[in-house]
Amino acid sequence: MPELPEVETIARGVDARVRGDRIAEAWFSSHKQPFKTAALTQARGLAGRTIVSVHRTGKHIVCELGEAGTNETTAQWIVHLGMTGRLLVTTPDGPVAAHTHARVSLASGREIRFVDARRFGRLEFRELKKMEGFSAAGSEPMTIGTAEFAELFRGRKLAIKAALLNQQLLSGVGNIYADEGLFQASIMPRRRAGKLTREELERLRLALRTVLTHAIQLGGSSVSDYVDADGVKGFFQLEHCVYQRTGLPCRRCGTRIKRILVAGRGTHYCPKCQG
DNA sequence: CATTTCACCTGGTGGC
DNA sequence: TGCCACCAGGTGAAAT
Repeated sequence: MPELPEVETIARGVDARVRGDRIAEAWFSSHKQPFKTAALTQARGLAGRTIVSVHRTGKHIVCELGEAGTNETTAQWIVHLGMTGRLLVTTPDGPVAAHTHARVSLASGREIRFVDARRFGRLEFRELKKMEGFSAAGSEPMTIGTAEFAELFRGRKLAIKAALLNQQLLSGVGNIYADEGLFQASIMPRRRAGKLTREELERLRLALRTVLTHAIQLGGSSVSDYVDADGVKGFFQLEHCVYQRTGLPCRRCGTRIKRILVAGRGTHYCPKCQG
């Protein structure tokens, strides 16, 4: 599943290839599901605009769009990959994959494609006018400080794993990195968020930062069908300590990794290291 | 308000 | 070999 490291990898790849390019025209599929903004509105909004830059906020890829000749952002195209979404930069003559929902052709001859079998992804177009730009609801796990991090969980009764997945609190952490971060911090996923000690919270904050940074360096985790903007897989799945390692020996102590359900999500942990 | 559950989707898997 | 029930999980709406 695309989470912060995967989305960051894709955003960087797309930015490197299309920054400064001009959108010639855009085509969208006729499904209703992946479109937060009506397809026609998006097609009209994108056409003719310049791509100022592409970056990540939480799990969202934000394309800053402007007018020819200026660097000012006048609109944004926001892509959320959901579970199976892919954002690819290709040539227009390549075969069109099944479940392609958007094709954005550029003046350079390149084409941006959004492919999403499950259609859990979201495509949104925003005119900025006097409105402020898009910002994710939760805090950025890569840069959040000690006090602010602790404050997110104070008094909360839900499981820490569930709290980490809540994008209103932290944005960018999904099932993989919640499990990996909790393992790295030696915290049992079912612990009540509000009951964690100051030391445990700080361990968790640093563990998340470490795991996410390492994952970005390796181009993300390719489980299910994640690939970057060039269609290339990441390598962080090879470094996973617990995620999808049910029954395998813990890399730290050899105990078999267990899988339980927390907040309706498959959750992997080491009963000894995180006991 | 906080928290939990469910619907949205399709491809892959395992059982028969 | 083929069929089908079931599972995966990000998110937002509905329920508790």
